[in-house]
Amino acid sequence: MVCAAQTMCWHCHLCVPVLFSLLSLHHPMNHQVEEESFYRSLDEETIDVDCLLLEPRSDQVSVSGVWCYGEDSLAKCIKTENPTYNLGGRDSNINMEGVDTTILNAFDVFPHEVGVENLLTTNSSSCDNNTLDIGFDHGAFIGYVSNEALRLRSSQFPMENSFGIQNSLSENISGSECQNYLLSNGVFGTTTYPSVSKSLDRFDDFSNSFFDQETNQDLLPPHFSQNGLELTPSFQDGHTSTSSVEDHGGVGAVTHKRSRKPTKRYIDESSFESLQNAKKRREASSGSKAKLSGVRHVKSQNEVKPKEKKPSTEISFDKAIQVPFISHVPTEHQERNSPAKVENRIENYTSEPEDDSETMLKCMKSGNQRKHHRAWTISEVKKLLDGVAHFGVGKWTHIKKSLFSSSVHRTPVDLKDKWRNLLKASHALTGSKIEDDNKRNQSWRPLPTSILCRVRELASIYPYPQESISKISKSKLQLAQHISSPARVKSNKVLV
DNA sequence: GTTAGGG
DNA sequence: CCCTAAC
Repeated sequence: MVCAAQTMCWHCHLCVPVLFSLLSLHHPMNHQVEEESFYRSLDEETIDVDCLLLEPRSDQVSVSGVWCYGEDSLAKCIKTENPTYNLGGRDSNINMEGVDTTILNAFDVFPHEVGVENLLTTNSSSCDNNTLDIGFDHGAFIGYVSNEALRLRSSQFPMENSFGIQNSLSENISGSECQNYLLSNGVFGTTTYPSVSKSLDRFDDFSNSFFDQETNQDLLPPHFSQNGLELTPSFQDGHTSTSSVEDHGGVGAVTHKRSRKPTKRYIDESSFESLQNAKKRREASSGSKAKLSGVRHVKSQNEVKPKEKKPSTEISFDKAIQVPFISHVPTEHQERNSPAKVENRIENYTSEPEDDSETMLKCMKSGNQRKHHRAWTISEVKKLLDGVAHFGVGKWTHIKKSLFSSSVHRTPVDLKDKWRNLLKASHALTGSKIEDDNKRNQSWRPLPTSILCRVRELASIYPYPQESISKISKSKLQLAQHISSPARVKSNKVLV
């Protein structure tokens, strides 16, 4: 079932020789390898297919080459109407010329400013079952299956479909911010047949790349392609295939993923109406809190105004970017970095460099953006514990002022939240079963047990207000019970 | 303004 | 980390 290195699997097209080491995939069906016809088709065409045999060496190029298959092969694919598509939105440099429209069913967007030159294309009518997975050593990855193929196969194979061009070379691509990868509104690419899914395990990174590590959310909002791209009318109007996947209902996994509810932030950013509604809600719920709602109201207005100024195309492009990637563009964020900021970051218990990742915060434009997540370092945790030990639980402003005065980004609320999380973690450590479960589900980084033990000690000394109240009430109840039943009091005394 | 707690 | 209620 494994293609030989010199063999081209005609149906799955996975055995491009140079990529064989990466993709030893084979179509699950026991079809004959049409090696001969493949090479014949290549010979008949004048297109240089050297790229098929060459491993891309340039770090600057993630996709460069021609993969063409189908009985009608290259000419038909390349010569198709020669439309021009601008797929990357306003700032995109990507123009695809002469790309078969079928591929645009799958390609909604490409890595930002990544050269996509001679694109894989296919004639879907002749390639009823095709999967082409191309993995570069640097991580550029294309998967594609035609909609036609999906229609034919979706009823036969439970498939997990996703289409991705993933570029792991963000640091190597000049000017690339790797904004987003692509697509999708029922368009997809990688078809993982049951028998090949194992081989695709190597590309976990690719699939993971579709999720924001922080928010654990799909980077691809459901209506990403519709709102986020600038497409020529011929594409938007002429192809209904973008809905074909969902229409045929063959890809539950994909539809499930893509139908995920957008985050609140996404909604807020993408929908002017929701902004208005939010304002209304806030106003409606303001009640006696007029002052608070007033503040929010101003915030909302600040949010809205820039949107109004934007041209529609820009808005659509912005909509497409839910979570911008790290950009090392210098920003004004230094405002939050006081010069005197001397923070001990030696003891990072995370690999997060803390290279002032607030760059990320500011690259997300101004306005009411969420504060960038900054992982707590061990030194910070220790400081917090010291503060709790010194001032007690709940004296967050004291702790902040005395111990975190240099940490501008740590507010008293942050300290409180961290303490709460530490309590959770320390409690989780107590029970062995819980501990196991947490190890499985542990999304947070492991804390040293010494710290957790200290947290528990402090928690016992300075119980959280709620807990103290509950404990007090419980103890009072117990006392009451004991009082009500003298026998138990006696026994209690004996025990004590 | 500060804190607790839900999300 | 945000938001809001409560103080």
